[in-house]
Amino acid sequence: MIMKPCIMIIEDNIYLREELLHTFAKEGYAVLGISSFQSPEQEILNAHPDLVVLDINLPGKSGFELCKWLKNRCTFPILILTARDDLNDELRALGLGADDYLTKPCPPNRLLARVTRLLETYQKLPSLLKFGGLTFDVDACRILWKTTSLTLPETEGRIFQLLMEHAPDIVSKEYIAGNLWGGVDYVDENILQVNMTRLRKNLDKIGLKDIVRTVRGQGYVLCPSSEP
Amino acid sequence: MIMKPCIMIIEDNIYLREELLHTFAKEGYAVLGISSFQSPEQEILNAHPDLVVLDINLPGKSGFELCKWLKNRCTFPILILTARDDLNDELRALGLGADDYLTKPCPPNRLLARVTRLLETYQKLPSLLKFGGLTFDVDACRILWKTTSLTLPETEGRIFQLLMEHAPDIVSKEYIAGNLWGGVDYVDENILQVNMTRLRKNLDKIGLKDIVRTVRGQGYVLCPSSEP
DNA sequence: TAATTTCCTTACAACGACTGTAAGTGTACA
DNA sequence: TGTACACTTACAGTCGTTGTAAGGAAATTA
Repeated sequence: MIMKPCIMIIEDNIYLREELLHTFAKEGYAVLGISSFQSPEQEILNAHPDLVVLDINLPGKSGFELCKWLKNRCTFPILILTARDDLNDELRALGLGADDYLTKPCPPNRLLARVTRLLETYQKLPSLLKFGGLTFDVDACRILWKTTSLTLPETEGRIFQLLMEHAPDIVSKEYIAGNLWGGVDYVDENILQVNMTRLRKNLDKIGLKDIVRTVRGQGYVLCPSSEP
Repeated sequence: MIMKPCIMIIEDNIYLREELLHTFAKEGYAVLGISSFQSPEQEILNAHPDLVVLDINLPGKSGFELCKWLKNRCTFPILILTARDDLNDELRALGLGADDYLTKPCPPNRLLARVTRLLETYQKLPSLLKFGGLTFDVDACRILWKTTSLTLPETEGRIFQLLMEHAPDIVSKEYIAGNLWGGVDYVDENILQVNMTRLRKNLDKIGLKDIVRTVRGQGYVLCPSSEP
């Protein structure tokens, strides 16, 4: 069965939010509404949506700030939906990386068509993981950092993928081993360490020293030297 | 030196066309205006633009038809720019694969911002070659056809790439050999034939029999059984 | 029809990348 | 100082890729 994409609505007006949720739900999308504006960044990050519909006038951080912050860390499309029918706002939003800019009131058909277009376009993009200034192309097993790049062998790539997906949390050895070698009959505790050495040696090639840290007794964790 | 993207303007009103060309040229883009509406498809195909700005009301084929035709064969973004401020037209255009829909008159800043956004998004897409229902991902050396896909080894991939790039024209053996083995000292006439056999055998795996035809004394050519 | 040119096919071997095994070394912590 | 945990290096097997060699098939021409 094909999982429908998940749309997340960042809008403080509860009536409008519910209306938007309903509009998308009716079309078969999975939907999520922001629940509070305490720390919208974390809430969005944790939700892993496929697309975000974002208002500009929000309590706390503005939509502009949110848009910029998210575009530096995530790979989903952002559609701005706002009452501010102002060319300067639109230019600013697009400049910050927003993928579309629509003004309220907006016919549901129009919104749906734009969202569909964005989802179709983004589906063709390579699946990227972002964290701490690093980008990892899962399909190509390729790390992008600053102006350099590095292609990893399959095994090392899958380990690095797990570290990226769970960063900044610690990933246990058991979890990695289970994920790579079926977990059933643990080939050997050592093989993971060997691949860790290989991964670190490769990362060192492009200047990424000490990115993979060992937490004794617990596992490994990704520790970028500088946030983006 | 970095080559600026090329914008192509498909607009029959010569004054508006010149104005648009000027707008983009001033920003440093390479620009091209459609010269006639005899066979716009061929003119656009030959130009290999990075983005197309397309009007709806055109002599001959409508912008809708053009948009649909192009989206089935090309990979550049299409921005519709029309005087028809009609939601149904917009929905239709987006449904046909258009990437954006703007209405005239449109502030140059707005147009430029939208174009920039589309170019940035499309730059992240894998570089795809399309011909006759086939798609070839150059970076991944991967053929996509209907619901199947096939990853080729480097050498076969480069041969297939040359065939795709020049289709539906014949590609000479000398050209391929020159492109792959430096052309200087022709490793061996035979090695190309060996790789052709391998390529054909691989294509056969996903049901693409007789796609690569031999033209005796001239070279090879791509011959898809059915147009898309 | 026979000869010649052009193209195709198969088998083989060399090479390199990747990966797990084994054995020994280093390091933190009680 | 001892023990558990983690790291490193060398080695060998496997697999995919690629060019070489040799012979066969098909089309063209005399």
